[in-house]
Amino acid sequence: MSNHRVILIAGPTACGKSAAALALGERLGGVIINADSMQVYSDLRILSARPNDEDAARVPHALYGFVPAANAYSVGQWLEDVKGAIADAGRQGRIPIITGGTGLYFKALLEGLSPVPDIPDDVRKHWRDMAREKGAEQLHALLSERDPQMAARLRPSDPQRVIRALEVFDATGHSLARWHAEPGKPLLREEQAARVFVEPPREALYERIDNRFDAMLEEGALEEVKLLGAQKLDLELPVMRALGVKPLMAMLKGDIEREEAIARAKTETRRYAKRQLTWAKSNMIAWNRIFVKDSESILAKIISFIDV
RNA sequence: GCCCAGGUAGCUCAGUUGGUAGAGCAGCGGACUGAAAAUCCGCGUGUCGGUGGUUCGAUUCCCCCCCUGGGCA
Repeated sequence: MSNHRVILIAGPTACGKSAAALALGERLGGVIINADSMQVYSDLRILSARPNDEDAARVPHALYGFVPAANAYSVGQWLEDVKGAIADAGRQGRIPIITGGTGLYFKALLEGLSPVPDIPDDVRKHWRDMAREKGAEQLHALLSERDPQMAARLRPSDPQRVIRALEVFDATGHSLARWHAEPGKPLLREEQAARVFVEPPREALYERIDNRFDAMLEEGALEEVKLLGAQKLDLELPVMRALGVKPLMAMLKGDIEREEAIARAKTETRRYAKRQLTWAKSNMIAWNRIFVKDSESILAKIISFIDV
């Protein structure tokens, strides 16, 4: 009864899912596939908590650190890539263990994305520039003229979604609302995937986050950020928004003290973890939740949920 | 031991000429369809150090006690 073709392990940042995936991968002869929007970038190994070479030597890893920092990766590209990665695993006779903290990626995997056409780069750039020039309020006003339906759904204070609505309308001539009304095609059916969500108690999670950031600094996170900064990339690129990048850059510039930078990085990471938990509450309802602290018992629980 | 200053939200503090109190930070709750570690929305969470007194009513005024910081011995 080989029901589960793949294993999905999600959970808030620093919950211990990577260690569990690694142990599971060793035991099952699997391949670990990344479902984290930041661990795809090559330039932030330490700060994104991406698995290191030692981990990769234990179990094959896929979709980690393969995108240059200058690129803006997306859920759509990930869906393409993960499709390939799952197929590769099948050819190698390895069980795909997809793990990461990006809830939207898992949602896309299980529900698909609406078939919105690719938006040309110049169109995307145009609206991003426009957003910077005009400001959020005026941008929303422009959307109201073109696409009242989306304008009504979005707050003027939410530039990211307003930009998306504008670029889609501009490039396709149709409202994003209309595109979204078209269902996506799931890559996996739910019964093909063992789904587990690892959730430590809030307090323990926050402590792990704090400790992990200290460890990242010891490992050389500051140097990593310095190298990233030297690339003089557009500050709006996804990598530049990775947790900890902004405070550490501010510290390197001398704008804030080391202690302040560390405190900010930890705070934004805790908030991110909270958002991940909120997402899971309404988007990962059917997942098997694992409330444990140590990775050994996480592994045992995961195994109990798998049907291989 | 004496003299000052202070004890109010998790932290740093403001305030109430007596009608049970608010800011920042932290935190909590929520939204989420192609840059999602993003972007956005909402919420004070409190024995006002303790006890007694005055008062219709005390966190506020008075007594005593406890704690913290500084000064003098």
